[in-house]
Amino acid sequence: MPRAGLDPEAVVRLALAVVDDGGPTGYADLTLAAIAARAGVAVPSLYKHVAGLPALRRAVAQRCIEQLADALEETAEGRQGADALVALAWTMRRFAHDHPGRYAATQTELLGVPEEATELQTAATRSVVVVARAVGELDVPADRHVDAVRAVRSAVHGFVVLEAAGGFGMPDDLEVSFDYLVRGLVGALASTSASQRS
Amino acid sequence: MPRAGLDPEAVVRLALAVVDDGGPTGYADLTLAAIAARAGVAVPSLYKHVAGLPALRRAVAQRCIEQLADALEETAEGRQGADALVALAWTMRRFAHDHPGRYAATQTELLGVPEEATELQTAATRSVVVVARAVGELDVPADRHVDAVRAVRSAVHGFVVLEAAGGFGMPDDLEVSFDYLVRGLVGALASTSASQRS
DNA sequence: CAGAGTTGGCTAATGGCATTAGCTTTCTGG
DNA sequence: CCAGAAAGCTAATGCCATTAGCCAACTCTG
Repeated sequence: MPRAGLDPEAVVRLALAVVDDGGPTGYADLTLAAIAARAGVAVPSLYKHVAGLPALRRAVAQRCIEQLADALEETAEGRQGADALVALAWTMRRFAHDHPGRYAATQTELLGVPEEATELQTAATRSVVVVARAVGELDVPADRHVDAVRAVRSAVHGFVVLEAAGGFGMPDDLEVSFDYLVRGLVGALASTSASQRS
Repeated sequence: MPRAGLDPEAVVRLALAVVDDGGPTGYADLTLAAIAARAGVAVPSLYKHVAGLPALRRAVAQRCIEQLADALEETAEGRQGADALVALAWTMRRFAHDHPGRYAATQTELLGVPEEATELQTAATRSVVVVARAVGELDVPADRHVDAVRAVRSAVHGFVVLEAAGGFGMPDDLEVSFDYLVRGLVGALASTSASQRS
């Protein structure tokens, strides 16, 4: 019987395929058995390439986080301030639509033992930095900068998560609602200049 | 050997205890084995009272969704408009802090087969209605009402989720950031009166 | 108060999953 | 060509959910 020619990279790629095929719950349903089946290999064979399911999940999450960061950085390219922020928001939402399983992967796995989660944390930082730069180009006071970045991330992430979870029951157009959210948010940030610290 | 005196209600209550003891991942880690251990009963005995793990999870989620709705309704009592909205946001966050496992339960389980998810959907509607009423007391144009409610839910939920997931790396005070988010949001809604439909 | 029937518990068995151990086969480098 | 590393395999273990079938304990009625 010929060999399958697996290696750690190939296993992660197969795992991503499983995630992609699983829709919004693809990451939650990620299983060594599914990967092995797709690879045409017995389950224990995978242990020659990965340390176990938790480690594999972390590797998959890392890829997804980095892919999202790539998309965000590319979006920010050549844009500034409010313009960039709006575009970033839409990129995030598009990513979640195009790769629901991968988006779910970026959410989970953030907490956990410091030794294991550190690489994920730093990978996630890239996305935050992109948003932070755009926020920095608005006239938000310096001592509000972190708050503003958190506000943007919260609003966009919250919308995307609720949308993915089917949390919006009304039939009204979600594109319009998202546009409203993003516009209102960016507008609110722009007018924080003369704000007071609580 | 005396009987344990279980019934469906008792099983759900034990399940909630397991969820509460499990911290943020308490709901994800909810298991029949854990419930049975806590009840001092063999695992299959639980099937005399519940249809299976998925049904139990749904029942637990329902409780949590209703508990949150209760808290929100109580908060809205005697408050109006922006005031109510701010209070509701803080209640949601407090609920997530006080019962992280239960808050997680309110997130999941929303999608799923229509026949099974319907009761959850309607339970979740109660919370949305409370928010919608408060938004209605602001001077948001009628055709923006749904968008505004979605914005509020997104922002608050997003913040709470990111916070719970450890997604905010900066050491800056989260209370302050949440205050900033909520204030900015409500402010933005209030000034939407003369807005344009995209 | 007795016994029938219902009900709630049990053990045993099955199947899916992850993981470990240990064996065998294939590739590769000298 | 052949020795050893690498990559696959089967077997076994353990945890979980679920189903089947058994038995004991309540309950209710005559």
